[in-house]
Amino acid sequence: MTETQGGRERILAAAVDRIASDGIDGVRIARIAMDAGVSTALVHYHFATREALLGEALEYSFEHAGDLRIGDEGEPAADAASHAERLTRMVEHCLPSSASLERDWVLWVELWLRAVRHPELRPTSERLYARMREWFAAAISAGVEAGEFADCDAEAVADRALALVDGFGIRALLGDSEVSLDRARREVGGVLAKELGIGEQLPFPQVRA
Amino acid sequence: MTETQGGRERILAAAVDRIASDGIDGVRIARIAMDAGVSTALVHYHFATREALLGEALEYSFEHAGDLRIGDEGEPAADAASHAERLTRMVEHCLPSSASLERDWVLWVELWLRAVRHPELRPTSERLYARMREWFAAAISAGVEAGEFADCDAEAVADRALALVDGFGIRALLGDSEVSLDRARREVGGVLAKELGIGEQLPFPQVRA
DNA sequence: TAGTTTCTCGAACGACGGTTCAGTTTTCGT
DNA sequence: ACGAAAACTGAACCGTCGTTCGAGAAACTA
Repeated sequence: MTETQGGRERILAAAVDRIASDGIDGVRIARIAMDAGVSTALVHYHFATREALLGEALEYSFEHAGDLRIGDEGEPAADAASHAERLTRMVEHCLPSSASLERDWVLWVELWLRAVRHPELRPTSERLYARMREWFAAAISAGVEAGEFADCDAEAVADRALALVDGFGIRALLGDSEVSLDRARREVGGVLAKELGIGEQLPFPQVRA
Repeated sequence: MTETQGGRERILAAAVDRIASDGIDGVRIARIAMDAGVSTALVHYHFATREALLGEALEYSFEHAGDLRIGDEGEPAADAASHAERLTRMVEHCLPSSASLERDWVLWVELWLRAVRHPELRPTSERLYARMREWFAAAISAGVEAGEFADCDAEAVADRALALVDGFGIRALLGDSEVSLDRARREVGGVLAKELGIGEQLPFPQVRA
């Protein structure tokens, strides 16, 4: 499926990687072309302008890759033993807890910044947040209906969880000495556990003392 | 004090404004020079390289302007009637609730993104978070000691508050239709009020039904 | 196989912008 | 007032891209 795609797709993938590593403004199309193993002219054959390429690349990365496809097909948290464990894995998956997730985080912040100045990108970011919210809200509702979680406004709790993930995640991403990845887990997990009435903490394997 | 500063200072101020409006990568020194009313050559007389100028400009904006000097001298929340009201004003001051605060937010996100790739900026962002944390923690501790707030770990609550401010603030900044500025206030205020045992909500004037 | 469309390339064009330089004005200590 | 250091300027330099162009391979149709 995502194998040796010739041309267009290959270029888009290379563009996404370059955006993540060099920044959306630091990207040179010569570099993208080199990464994709094609000429710069070919890039302009497929994409009218640099701006258009970068725009499509951002859409591509958030539509096709990143946090979200997980919620659809892959669903790494589906085989969890409990709703609490499922939620725990979801939180873990939303924090910058691996190299590939850090990459997604960088792209995410890149999108934030660009959307501030380019309003046409705001629907993209809003759609992403909406999906995340639904993903979390569904997991929470399932837990509530199963009697595992206390009754609550699932969507409100989901938004709160996302805000905490963003707020602590960004500091973890920046390597803030006060907010390690583990601290971020504990903070988000602690609030969530209390709101859902399942004790003091979510069952992170890494956090267990 | 900050009046007709000739030269260097003027250039730095212009640079900060340009960074906020055009983005750190979109800044052209010709434009900065024009804004400051000087020649591009003068810019290079004061700053060896573009990179150096932008670096100093970022430091300058976070040291000299922005959220933080407030905590020291100006302290707009000092004359509050209660500790709750003081805290409320502080939260309001940390959300993108005015044009000038939106500008600070953009600079802030710009710093995040740059710090991810330029580790030498991380101490700057860490210092900023540390000051915010102390600012909030002090206000919370004061309220606790006065018997107005419930007993709690002031620093932990402060970090939680900052995370919520970041998480909801960024969505408000992006104009997310699910997270208006008012929603952000209510969410942060609600969590804080509960943690401090002062009812359901902080006394935001705008939020009062 | 001939013709047409799609895809791909190397090379060059042109603009933008950071940087440099040589010289002029201003500031300031004595 | 004068000489030197600091502040400042206009103009040119030059490297780095985005973009364009003309032509060649490959694929697809008839």
